[in-house]
Amino acid sequence: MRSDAAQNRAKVLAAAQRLIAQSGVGVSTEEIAKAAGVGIGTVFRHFPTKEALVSEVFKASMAAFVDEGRALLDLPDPREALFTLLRRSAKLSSAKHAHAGALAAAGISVDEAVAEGRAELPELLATLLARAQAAGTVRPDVGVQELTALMIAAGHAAKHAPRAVDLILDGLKAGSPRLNR
Amino acid sequence: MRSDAAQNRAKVLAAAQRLIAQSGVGVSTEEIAKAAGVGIGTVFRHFPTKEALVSEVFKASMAAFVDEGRALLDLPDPREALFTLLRRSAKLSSAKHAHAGALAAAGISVDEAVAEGRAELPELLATLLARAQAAGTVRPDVGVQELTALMIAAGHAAKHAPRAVDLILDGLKAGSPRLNR
DNA sequence: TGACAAACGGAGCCGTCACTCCGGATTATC
DNA sequence: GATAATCCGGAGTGACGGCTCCGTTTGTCA
Repeated sequence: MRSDAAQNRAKVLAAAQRLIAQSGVGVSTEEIAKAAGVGIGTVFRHFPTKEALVSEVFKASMAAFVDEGRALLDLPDPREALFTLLRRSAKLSSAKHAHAGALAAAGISVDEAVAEGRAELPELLATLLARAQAAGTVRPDVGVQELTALMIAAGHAAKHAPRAVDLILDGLKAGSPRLNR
Repeated sequence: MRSDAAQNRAKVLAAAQRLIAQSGVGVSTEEIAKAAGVGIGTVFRHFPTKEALVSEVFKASMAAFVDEGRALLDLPDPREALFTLLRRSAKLSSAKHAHAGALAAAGISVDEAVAEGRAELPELLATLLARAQAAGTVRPDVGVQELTALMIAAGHAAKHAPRAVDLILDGLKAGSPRLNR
C-alpha cells in the first residue's frame, strides 16, 4: 500500500468515527468523504461497502471500550468494577443512540455490534461478573447473556432518565428479596 | 367525507399497523398502499405525510395498550399489576418495534408520541406506581420518569434475553439492599 | 337518473444515497 | 528523471422513497 493511501484510509476512518458518534450511522458516505478531505471514490476504494466502514468504526470503538474496561480489573471492589463498566457503556451508547436511528436498510444495528462485536467483550464481562459473584455481592443466578441484555437496555434507559441505570444495577445486587416468582 | 373514503382511510390505517408492527417504520408508503388495496395517492390524501400516518398508527397502538392496561387496576396485588404492564410492554416493543430504532430516522420519537400522543400512559403508570408504593412492595424512590425509561429499556432487554426483564423488575422491588450509593 | 363534487389511481417528479468508472495526478523504483 | 504501478477525485448511474398532479371513476343527492 502506498503511503498516501494508508494516510487517506486513516483520515476516512477518523472522520467516520467522529461523524457517526455525532449523528449516527445515517450520515452519508459523501459527508464522511468531505469531512476527511477526500473524494468519495477514495472511501469506497478503502472500504468496499458502507457497511464495512461502519463495522470497522464500531469494532474500533468497541476495542477501545474493552481496553479501558480491562483496567477495571484492578479495582478492589469487583462489583464496583462491573457496575462501572455498565455505567460507562450506558453513557456511551446513550450518546451514540442520540441521533442514530437503526439503519435497517443497510442491516446495521448498533445493538448487534455491541452484543456480538469482539469476543473480548463477553470475556471481559464474564470475568467481571464471575468475580463479583464470587465475592457474593452480585446475585449468582445471572449469566453473561442476561448481563449483555441489561447493558444494552441500560444504554436506552440512560437516554431517558440517567438514574434508571442505577435502578437496573440495583437489580443485580445480591440479597434482593426475590419474593414471588 | 364520502363513505368509500372513510373505508379506505381505515384500510390504510389497518395495513400500516400490520406492516409497521411486522417490519418497522422502514416500510415504504407504496407497500402500505398495496397491502391496503389502494393507490398511493389515496394514502397521501388521508394522511398528509408519511410521518402523520406513522404517528397515527403509533397513537392507536398506544391507546390500545393503555386500554388493556387499565384492566390491571382490578388486580389485587398492585405490584403485580405494575409488573404485568411492564412485562407486556417489553414483549410488545421487543416484537413490534423489532426495528424501532428507526423511529428516530423517520423523525419520530417515542418520547414525543408518549408525551403528546396520550397523556394517559403516564397517568396509568403513575397510578399503578403509586399504588404499589403505597402497598410498600415497590421502592419509594422511583418516579414515573425513571419508570418510563425502564419500560423502554425492558423492551430492548427482552429482545436479547427475556429473563433480563425480570432482573429489571427485581430492581424495582422494595427492600433491596441499597448498599453503597 | 343525471349531474357534479369528491375520491381514486398510479405514472412521474424530485431528491438522496450507495456505488462505479476512468482520465489524470502521485508515488515508488531504478 | 523516466517509467510504471498505484491511487485519487468526482461526475455519473441506478435504485428507491416521499410526494404531486391530473385524467378517470364513484358516490351522493336532487
